[in-house]
Amino acid sequence: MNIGEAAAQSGVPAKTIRYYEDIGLVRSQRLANGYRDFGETELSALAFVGRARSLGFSVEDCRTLLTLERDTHRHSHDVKRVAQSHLERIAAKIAELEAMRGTLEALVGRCHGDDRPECPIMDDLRGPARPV
Amino acid sequence: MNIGEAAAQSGVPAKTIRYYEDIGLVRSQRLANGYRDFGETELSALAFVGRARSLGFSVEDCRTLLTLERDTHRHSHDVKRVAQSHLERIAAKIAELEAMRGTLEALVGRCHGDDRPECPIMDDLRGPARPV
DNA sequence: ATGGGGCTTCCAGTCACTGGAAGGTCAAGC
DNA sequence: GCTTGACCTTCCAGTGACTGGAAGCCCCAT
Repeated sequence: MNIGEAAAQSGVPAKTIRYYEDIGLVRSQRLANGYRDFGETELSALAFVGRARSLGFSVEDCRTLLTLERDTHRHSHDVKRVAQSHLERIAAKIAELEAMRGTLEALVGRCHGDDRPECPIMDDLRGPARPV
Repeated sequence: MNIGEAAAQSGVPAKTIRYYEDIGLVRSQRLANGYRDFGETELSALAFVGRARSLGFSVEDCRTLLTLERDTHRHSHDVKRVAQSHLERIAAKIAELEAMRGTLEALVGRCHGDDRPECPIMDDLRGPARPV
């Protein structure tokens, strides 16, 4: 299967597949003409990475998870640990974004949004008075 | 005021201040010895950018906001529009992260986390069966 | 033989910094 | 006057995870 087909089957763009190969995350065979050739093994690794990435795992996490996936003697707590620390990063990011959203919503709500220059958003950005 | 003092006063790291100057976001005077020299005007622009960045505004948004800040004839609806579209990006990001968190929490909750290889997290990443 | 789509590599750009090297400047202390 | 150390300067490279584009080969159908 060439890269276009592998991209279609796995949902990972061809360009991204080449990038993953570059950084040694996935592999592929080569045909005599130099084209990449993906078999079932390569394809499922690719789809695995695609799903892990869609859950927000970093490429390095994907590398770890792929290794664990190939290790039939793995311990599920190793997998769980990776997932949990990823979960913590996500939770922290959400908290950070929600704090921003809270502040911004309050400011936007107080801004008249008319053609006058007065604006509580500007006041906030200018002034040193925002309760953190 | 030299860059170290400006960094301390504005909360923006010296390295970042230089970067902002590089990309034309803020300016500074120079002393005879080549050192940057920050006055009240430069300092407040710097602090303004620092606060806007801490609310998650992009550097380009900061540029727009700084221009609006300097324009005494600005319309508050222009400010509001920038803030609102930023708010939408934040809300979208939060939604995306919360979806990830939901899936991950369910998977982590079902993983025993022991020394056996069986793992619902792996099953999910491997299999094509995740309800989106 | 020609056209169009695929494939290849490599380079550059994204965003917002951040680290580090190499070197100039300044004030204090001896 | 000299050293020391803390500043400051510029420039280059790296981060993460791609993505766009150029230049050029390959294959198949007409």
